[in-house]
Order: sequence, then C-alpha cells, then structure tokens
Amino acid sequence: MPKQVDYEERRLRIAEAVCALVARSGMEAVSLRDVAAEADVSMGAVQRCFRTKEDMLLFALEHISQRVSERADQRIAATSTPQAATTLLSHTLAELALLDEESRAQAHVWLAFVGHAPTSERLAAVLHETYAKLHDLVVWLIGYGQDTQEFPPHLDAVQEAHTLLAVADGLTVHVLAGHHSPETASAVLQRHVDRLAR
Amino acid sequence: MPKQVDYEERRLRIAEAVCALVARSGMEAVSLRDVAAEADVSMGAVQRCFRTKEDMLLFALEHISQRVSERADQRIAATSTPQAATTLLSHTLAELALLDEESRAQAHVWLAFVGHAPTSERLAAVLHETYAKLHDLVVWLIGYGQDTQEFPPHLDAVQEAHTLLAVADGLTVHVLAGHHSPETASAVLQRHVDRLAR
DNA sequence: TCTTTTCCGATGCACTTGCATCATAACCGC
DNA sequence: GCGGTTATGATGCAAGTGCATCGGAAAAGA
Repeated sequence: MPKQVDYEERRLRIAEAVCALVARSGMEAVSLRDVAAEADVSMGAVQRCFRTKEDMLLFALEHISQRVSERADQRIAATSTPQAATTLLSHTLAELALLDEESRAQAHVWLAFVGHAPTSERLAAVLHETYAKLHDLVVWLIGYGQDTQEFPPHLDAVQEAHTLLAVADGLTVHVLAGHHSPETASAVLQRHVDRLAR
Repeated sequence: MPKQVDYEERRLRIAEAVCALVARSGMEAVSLRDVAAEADVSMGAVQRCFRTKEDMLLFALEHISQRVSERADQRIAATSTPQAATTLLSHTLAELALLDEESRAQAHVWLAFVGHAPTSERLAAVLHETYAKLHDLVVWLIGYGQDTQEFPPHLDAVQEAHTLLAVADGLTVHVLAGHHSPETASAVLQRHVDRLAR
C-alpha cells in the first residue's frame, strides 16, 4: 500500500482556513492560493481534497453549520443540574445567534454564505436543512418549557420558534453591522424569552 | 462651456445596474465591465462616475438604503385615512423586511453589503446610520400606537423597536435563505405585532 | 532494497480583474 | 464655423484567478 493521508483531518483544516479568511477579509479574499497558505498546505493538496472551489466552500459551510448545531445540542445535553427552561432557551439562542466575540468570525462566514444562497442551489439546500434542524430544536425547547410550566401551555410552539429564530438571526446581522454590541443584542434576546414566560 | 452630462442620473443608473447584477448572480459577479454592460454605458463612463469600484458599490448601497427609508416614510405619510397603528406598524416593517418578491433583489444586495461591513469601515458607517434611522422610525410608530391606545402605555418603545427590527431582519435572511416564503414570513411578523397590542 | 501506488507541489495556461492611458468625438460660447 | 473644453470608449497592462498537468517524492509491501 502506498502513501496514505488523513483526508478528513485535512479537509477540516482547510475548512478552518476558509473560515479564518472569510472572517478576516471577506469572502472575495478566499482564493485557492490564500486558503492553501492559511492552512499551511500546498495548493495541490487543496485541489486534491476538493474537486472545485465551490466544493471547498460548501464543505466549509457544512462544517460550521455542524459546529453550531453541535454546540447548541451540547449545551442542552450538558444540563445536568436541572436548569430553568427559560435560561436554557435563551442561552441556546444566544449561542445560535453567534453573539459572543469569538463567534463573530463564524457569524461573518454564515452571513456570507446566506448572501450566496440565492445563487447556489446546493448552498441553499444546506442552509435550508440547517434552519429546519434549528427550528425543531427551538420547538422542542419551548415544549420543554411548557412541560415545566415555565411557559404557558397555550403558546404555539411552532410559531414562537419562528419568531425566536428570526430574532436570533436578526441580532446576528445587527451585531455584525455594528448596530448592536454583543451585550445589548444578548439583552434583547433575553428580554424576548422572558416575555414568553409572561 | 463644453459638453455636459447629468452625472446624477447616470450614477443612479449604474447603481441600479449594480443591484440587478448582485441580485441576479451575487456580489462577486459585479465587475466594472459587467456593470457597464448592464447599465448600457461604456466602461469609461463608469470609471468617470466613480473613482474606484468601492466608491461605486458604496453609492449603490446608499442608494438602496435611501430607497428603503423613503418607501417606509411614504407609507407612513400616505396614511390619509386614519389607519390603525397596528397595521401601519406591521406594514411598514414588512416593507423594511423586503419581503415581497420584487424586493428580493434589494434584500439580496442589502445582505451582501452587510456581509462586507466588517471589512469596510465606510460601508459599516452607512449601515450604522441607516439602522439608527430605522430604529427611530419604529420607536415613533410604537409611540404613535400608544397615543391611539392600541399599544399598552407600559411598553418600552426603544426595546420593542430593537426586537421588531431584529425580527424583520431575521425574516429577511430567512426568506433569502429559503427557510420562509414571503407569505409565512409576513405572517410571523404580523403575529408579533399583534402580540404587542395584546 | 526495490517496486508500486499514492500523493505532492511547482509550473503553465487561459482568462478575468480593476485601473490608467489617450486619441477622438461631442458639445457650447463665440 | 471654430476654438476650447470635456466626455468617451477602445486598448493596454500588471496582477490575480481557478484549474490542469506532470515529474518526482514518499510510503508500504515484496
């Protein structure tokens, strides 16, 4: 058997490089050469990992998409001490909204991809799927809050989830655009969730 | 006096071309040549109107930014028949959220620019200013609703405006990403406004 | 050690980009 | 008309792009 290489690891590494570049200087700054340099591999290696540039970008999106979902799931799973559903919901949403400073890069990447979704069919598909997953998550959280009687039972979980997700994404945009600081955005979110609990 | 040309008109025309291109095939598709072709002028003309490409894009952003604001203002000013503050607010927000199909292009452009805001100082400034203006507008609308006693007086107009703007922008993103149709997005918005009126 | 198979990375290539240049055309006051 | 001024658009140019190519390096089994 000839030389073998851990492609999965390299792909991830390249995806990280893509994110770093997008976050630092926008999406147009992502050229194969730049990515290769950032990931500290040769251009040939990048071309071997991904057939085209679009494939590479798509993989990067799926990567951060997955990371965001995972983080949210973990936060919920890690609730060993029985936490108030209210704070669980607001914290999860804050996570999804990528508000903290270190998520700023991911938010930047995310938005860049959304901006390109109308252009690329495949990209749109990934986004659609991710949003559906997140929506389900939020619906579940609201239901949980209703079980613990923190949220009134007459709430329409599906509708509320739509609104909550919209608020979260809107705040992501606002923070990125400089209209909000992460703190004020977080406060807005918190307030909205508290309101649900009446 | 030599040949004179209506620069303002040409600038607007070019700005429209930029928007059309961005909407059609994303922001990377905007090259000086493409813009010139789309606007049906020569490349030299474009270069005469705008010193650099960045200037051109910035002007295009300011253009649509202004158009959106104007449309919202007009909708309010045109309220000859005394309209319910509730519907006035929700319609205005729907307008701002660029939900209808023909605003899709503008939404696309807007988002593209937001995505580039962290990169460009000047771009961020324009966005910041616009958001501030919109916020003031929504605050005023809520206050108006309180005057007509449609909204409870204890509402914190500033905070509610923040949430409303976030919902609107979030929905813009969701529609663009294919997570919502304009109709469902509009319904979510409507629901949220109705909720304010208790 | 040698062979074989995979991987690497440098180079080439056709193309596009933003911007500069400049001869020419279009215009206005005279 | 005519001179002087300004706008125009074709062309040039260097830099950068994604992708294809390919000789040889590297590793694992013989």
